[in-house]
Amino acid sequence: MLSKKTKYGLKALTFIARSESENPVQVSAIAKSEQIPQKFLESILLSLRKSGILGSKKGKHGGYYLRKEPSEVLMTEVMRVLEGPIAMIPCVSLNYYEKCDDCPDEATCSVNKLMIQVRDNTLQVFRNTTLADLSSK
Amino acid sequence: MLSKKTKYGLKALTFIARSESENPVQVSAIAKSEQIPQKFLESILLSLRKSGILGSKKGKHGGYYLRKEPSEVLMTEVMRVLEGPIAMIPCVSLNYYEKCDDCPDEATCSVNKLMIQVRDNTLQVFRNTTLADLSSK
DNA sequence: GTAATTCCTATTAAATCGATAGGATTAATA
DNA sequence: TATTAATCCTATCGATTTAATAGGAATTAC
Repeated sequence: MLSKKTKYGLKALTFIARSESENPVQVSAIAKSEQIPQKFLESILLSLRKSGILGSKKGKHGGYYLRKEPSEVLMTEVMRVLEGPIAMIPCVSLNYYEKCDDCPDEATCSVNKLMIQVRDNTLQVFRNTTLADLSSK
Repeated sequence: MLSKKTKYGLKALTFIARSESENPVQVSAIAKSEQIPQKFLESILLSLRKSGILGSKKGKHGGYYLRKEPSEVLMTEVMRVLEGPIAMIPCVSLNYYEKCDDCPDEATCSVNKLMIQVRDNTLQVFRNTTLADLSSK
């Protein structure tokens, strides 16, 4: 299942990308428009900022803005920040590889074999989708 | 993340498919070979039997067996039983569709758009992979 | 009738998720 | 400079889910 964090995060990024104003977008505006609990959204946008996808401006008239063009924000990056590793199991993760305790041999492991395929297909989608694709109506 | 239930279930199915004997395979044998807690495995195999993928024989010399040829056991079926819906969010699920409360319009929803692509790609993998593919070493 | 097996239900411990609370910090502006 | 409005940070909580365990009922081979 997609976590609400990821769902909210994607919606928020889309909202920011669609907003054409030069000014940063406030959490309250996103929360209201997208029906997201504001405090929860705060923490999500904070993690997107810490990962470098968003920038922020504090204080009055502050808010969040994209640090790159929407067409340069890849879903691989976004999904890794919001949802974590793209692989469904660590033994097929490119960025967070971990051997399974119980698995004597990955070469003959059926789970490994299947999940590599899922990973590759999902990666292909995320590598070929940018925030610009999501934001275009 | 792939649940342990699914991981164990896939390993067990593979084990059964690889076992060439005519006799049913016992839970204890699978649990021992694959290092899976036996009681947990029991419940997993039970659900695979209830869904029609496995058959079982009770009592002494009983156990589990495949009800179809491995080449006819599609991963779509297996994954739906073990892991649940293939879609990451109900609003893009073919078999378990549900509208999001908060979403006024799926046509312009970025989450919907992205997750349809992920679903389609994952489905393609599962539709084109059978237990025979997993079992071949 | 005994042993070996699946079948069924209930319980539990731990982890994760979604959300909330409360305030510290920073910046614009009147 | 005081006020207001925004992000930033940490902690906590309740609900849900997951992974596993426990105990025994039902069934079958021998």
